[in-house]
Amino acid sequence: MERQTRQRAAIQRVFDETSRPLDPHEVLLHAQRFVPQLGIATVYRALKSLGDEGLIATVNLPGENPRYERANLHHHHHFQCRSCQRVFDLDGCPGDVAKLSPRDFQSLTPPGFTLEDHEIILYGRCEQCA
Amino acid sequence: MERQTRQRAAIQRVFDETSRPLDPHEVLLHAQRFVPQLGIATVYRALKSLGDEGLIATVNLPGENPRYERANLHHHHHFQCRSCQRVFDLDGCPGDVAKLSPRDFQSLTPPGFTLEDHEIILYGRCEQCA
DNA sequence: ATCTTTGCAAAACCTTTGCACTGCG
DNA sequence: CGCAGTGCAAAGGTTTTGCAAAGAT
Repeated sequence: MERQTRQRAAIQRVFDETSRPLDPHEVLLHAQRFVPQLGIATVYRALKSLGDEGLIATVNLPGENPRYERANLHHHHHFQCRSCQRVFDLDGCPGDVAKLSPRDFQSLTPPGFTLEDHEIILYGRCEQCA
Repeated sequence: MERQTRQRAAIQRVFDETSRPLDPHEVLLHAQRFVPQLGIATVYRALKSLGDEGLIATVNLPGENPRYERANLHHHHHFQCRSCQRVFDLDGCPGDVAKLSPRDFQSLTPPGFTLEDHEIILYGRCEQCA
């Protein structure tokens, strides 16, 4: 049902060539190297469709517009540079590393609440901005 | 320089009476019980000003528009209900509870990166939606 | 030939800003 | 009275949508 178009191919190629989460405008700019007349609406539609297919994942950080990255089955979190605002993948989950068990999180939830998931974001300076 | 107006008083009162983070529209609706003709622009300006004065804090969750709550000096994180989308304060930091040290987070940052801070958000179901 | 996808422009949200008016100090 | 604060409406930024034209199968 998903037709193969130059636009979709260009957008997928951008994700294949980039390991860092990108926002829609960045996707547009990179993909326009392959399809110059590409429009932003097509980018948004492709992001939604690629997301539905599980090929890309949404990276939502507090106070930031959504970014997107190639789907990565590993459980991982993100690091945002406070200088350049770029976002980078982390290799693992701090909870895992510290032997955090679900009970450790559960113990914080108010009585009667059910814990299902957690999100962790680290902040600091990336190598280039250090 | 901050003048005492009915509008500001109404907005502050909303925060004094609510423990849960509120978004600007919720603040408007609640404050309009005291000042019916209150406008949304005034809410945004008051939120900024109250934030600058340290009386309220911004609560940014991934993929959500900003919410605001009365400033709380305790280090704490938030819980979002996946059913009603409301946000609740947690009493402590999971990192503290689990004896997570800064080194545990630092060990995850890529070489050359500097870690400055972290954010943790828990997700699940609140008591009413359980 | 059919039916999805695209590009453009308009619309929908959320937030900010310009400006004349209100009202605090 | 002087100026900060307010309300409205317009403007900005991001994302979504309507629609006619282009293009994939």
